Amino acid sequence: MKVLIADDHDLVRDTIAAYIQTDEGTTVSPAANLQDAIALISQDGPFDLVLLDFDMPGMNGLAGLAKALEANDNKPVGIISGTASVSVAEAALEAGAAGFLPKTMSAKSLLNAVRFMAAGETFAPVSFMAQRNEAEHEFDTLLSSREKEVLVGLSKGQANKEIARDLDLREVTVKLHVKTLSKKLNARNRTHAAMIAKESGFI
Amino acid sequence: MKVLIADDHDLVRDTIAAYIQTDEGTTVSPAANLQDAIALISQDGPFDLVLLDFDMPGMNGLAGLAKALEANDNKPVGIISGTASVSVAEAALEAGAAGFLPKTMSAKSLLNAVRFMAAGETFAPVSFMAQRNEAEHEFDTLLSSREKEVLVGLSKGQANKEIARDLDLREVTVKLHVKTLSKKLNARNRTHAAMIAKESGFI
DNA sequence: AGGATGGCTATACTAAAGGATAGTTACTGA
DNA sequence: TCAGTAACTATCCTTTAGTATAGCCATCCT
Repeated sequence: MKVLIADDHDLVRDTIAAYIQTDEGTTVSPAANLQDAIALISQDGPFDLVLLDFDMPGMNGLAGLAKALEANDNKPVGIISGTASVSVAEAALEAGAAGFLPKTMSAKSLLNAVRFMAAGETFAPVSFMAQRNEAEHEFDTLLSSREKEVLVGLSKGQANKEIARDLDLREVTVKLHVKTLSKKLNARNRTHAAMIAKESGFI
Repeated sequence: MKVLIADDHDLVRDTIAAYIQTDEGTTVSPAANLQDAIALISQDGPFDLVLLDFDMPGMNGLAGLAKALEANDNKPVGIISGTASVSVAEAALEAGAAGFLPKTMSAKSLLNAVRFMAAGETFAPVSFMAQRNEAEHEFDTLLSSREKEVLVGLSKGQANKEIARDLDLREVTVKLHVKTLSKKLNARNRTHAAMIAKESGFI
């Protein structure tokens, strides 16, 4: 099995490469940036799996992924990242990535993930993807605590009056919160605000 | 590595067992129902991985999963199914399953998935879990085509007037559709209906 | 032909949402 | 202590949503 790994951090790249190479019959080619990776792909033909660091020179977000996919004859190309968020991972998979590997994953899992992707499956660690529930709520800073409580009520389809009762407020106050919260979220009304909250994984 | 596979279909169980056994150092114990599986687990100590058929006698939905997890000392227990839906798979993972294997997956992927789960990772085929986007829209039959168009507008936070303009209808007609569609979805109002549509993956 | 059905429209009404302005309380930081 | 700010409330008003009832028209079914 032929694998290419591209990462600008030498230590990271070489240790991962060595580890993957412990799998019998697997050869790993290293590259330090996207240009080198593309060149290697063109030269040594399509790889069974190409792994790209998301934060590497030349990547330009997911633009590099598309280039690599094209160069590799649409064979599996996966993304590695130590910093990227869940939404980036989702976007990568949407854009045709064979998988997404956070650098926090265990070495043993990495080996399995590599086999997986090389076999044509799509891989993403469920535990990582499930983070959407806790993390990444810019909402947490953007909205006040009251506004967030009201937003939860909105998402349940509650009327202002009901929300007011639940939070022990007057109805007008809830209206005010709905108005300001909608403004902050660039929502045109309560329904839109609820949808934005849902889409962002806040709910 | 010790694996237990429990499935009431003999052919399925035995072929899968044989295939997994081709992996060196792996022994597979078969069981035909949940009771036998639990007995085997108690007798032969915890397994590195237990695979349970979702539709097998004794399972009672996800109740069997909890029993098996307890018996196996909380070591990995995965669910196999040929019929279960994405929502069942999600519920299983939520309930602590080590993974979800649709019977439509390839044998090679199965082997990787087994290694994965035995290593303590959580597994679910992304391609299967992503089905929610196309399938499972009971909405398609439940709602009329007009109602679905209106529902899309709702999800964008549009006012009845705007929806009416876009669909070249009168505002009252849109109101009617919103009302009937909300009734069909058991939604209490437009916001709730939009949220239900979003949650069900309709949007 | 008759009847059921689905989609559309009209009128009329009540309830709720949305918006503006102004004022109270309480807490925080210079 | 004073200014600023966040959360809350009040009053007033306009717009929109939601409900009900009734009628029109085309289609599909038997």
